[in-house]
Amino acid sequence: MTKTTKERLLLAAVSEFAVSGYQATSVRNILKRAGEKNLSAITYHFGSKEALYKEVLDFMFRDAEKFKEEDGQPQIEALEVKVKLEGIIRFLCRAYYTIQNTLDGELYQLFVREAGNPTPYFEEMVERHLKPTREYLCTLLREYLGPEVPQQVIDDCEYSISGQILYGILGQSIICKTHPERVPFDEYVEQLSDHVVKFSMAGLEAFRPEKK
Amino acid sequence: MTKTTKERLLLAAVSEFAVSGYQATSVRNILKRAGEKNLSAITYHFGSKEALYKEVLDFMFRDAEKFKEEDGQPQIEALEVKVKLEGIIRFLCRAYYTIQNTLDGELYQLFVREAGNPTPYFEEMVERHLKPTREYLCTLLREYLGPEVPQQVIDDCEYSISGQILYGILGQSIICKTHPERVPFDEYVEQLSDHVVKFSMAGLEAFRPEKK
DNA sequence: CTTGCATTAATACATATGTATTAATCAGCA
DNA sequence: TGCTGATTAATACATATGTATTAATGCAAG
Repeated sequence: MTKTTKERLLLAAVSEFAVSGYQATSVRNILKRAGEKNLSAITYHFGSKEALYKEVLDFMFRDAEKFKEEDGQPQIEALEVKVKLEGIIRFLCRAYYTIQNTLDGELYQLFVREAGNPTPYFEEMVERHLKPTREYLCTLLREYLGPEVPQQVIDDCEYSISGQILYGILGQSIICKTHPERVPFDEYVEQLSDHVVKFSMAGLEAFRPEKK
Repeated sequence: MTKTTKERLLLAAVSEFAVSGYQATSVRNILKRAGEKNLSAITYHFGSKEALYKEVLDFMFRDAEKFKEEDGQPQIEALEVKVKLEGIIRFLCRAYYTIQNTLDGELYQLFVREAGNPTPYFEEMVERHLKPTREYLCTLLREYLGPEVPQQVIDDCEYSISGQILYGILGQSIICKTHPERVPFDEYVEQLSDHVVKFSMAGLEAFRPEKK
């Protein structure tokens, strides 16, 4: 079946907002991309440009959460903490890295744009999406490093790990320019994920009170 | 002595562009911030909004290079490679972290904006500023890890280290939201720099062929 | 068929924006 | 003082943008 006008508009909006950001995107461009000649289609179906943007972000959230569920994660409950830690790091790497150059990629592009140029809705994005994973990561780090290390160390290690993971998407534009010879990111996901896991686990060694 | 109109305009432009990005910044806002009522002052002194933006970026480059010279770095030539490596990591952390919430900070804010929303001038920024430090870092990594490790490992380790460093500025908006209780970044520079150095050196241990 | 309602089309409008134009003002100097 | 060139002021203009308005169209139910 063919898509409804509202759906086409939403998809077109995702692309346009992802490419140009909120401000620089004009409703006329969205309409053009959607093949829609009705100039007030956006007002009619969504209310306003801003309301449309909000729906795009909602779409992004739902998409991100769907992604989270279908992949592993739940069944690693019973495992040893080291394996759980490696698992979550690899999981997050894959999640963020694979997502580029797909439809989801456009949504994450939006995320990057929000990070560099936050609109009022960015806070909600962080709250719903980033904060929970950060907290889970910190829990595992606490368990792994033991109760005697200060909280600051936990936070700093979370910074180091999240930094490696998120640099892949926040620094897209930098990496493209400084590594022009690099293979396309999506052919490279597994290898880089492995690397980040290995580097991170080794990095954590410097902060473990005693080795078992 | 008091600043000339052109200087005031440039400074105001730095702020406005840093806060709002290129597109969303209007020349009228720049003029207002500069306390200038002449609507064509920008056309007159710079030619156009775009030419002004280019001058702002040039200003940023000069500023960044000035910063590079005055701080350490040259005299670490003769040292052991491990010390050099630790030195450059700490140097870069300090450079990027201290720079926030200062005049330079606005310039780096601009950098973040460019990273998330590149204009045609971003390439030049990367070429002149990021690529050289990346290459220097890779040289040291090669020296530290030895000639037998594959180039891919060097690149990946550079990614891990740069990721930790740059996340501090590229992820500003995320960090502010996920760590609302965190002390202001500039009171925290030394500690976080130490951490990144420690974490990175430990991470690299996983990739050294043999320990001496 | 036709009536009612959801959608689409066509146009208008108010505003914001970058830039150009032209006139006024000022500083230095003969 | 009077003149010249640089700067500032005041206004105009063309364009782009988000939204509102009003008319046309299609379609399902009665």
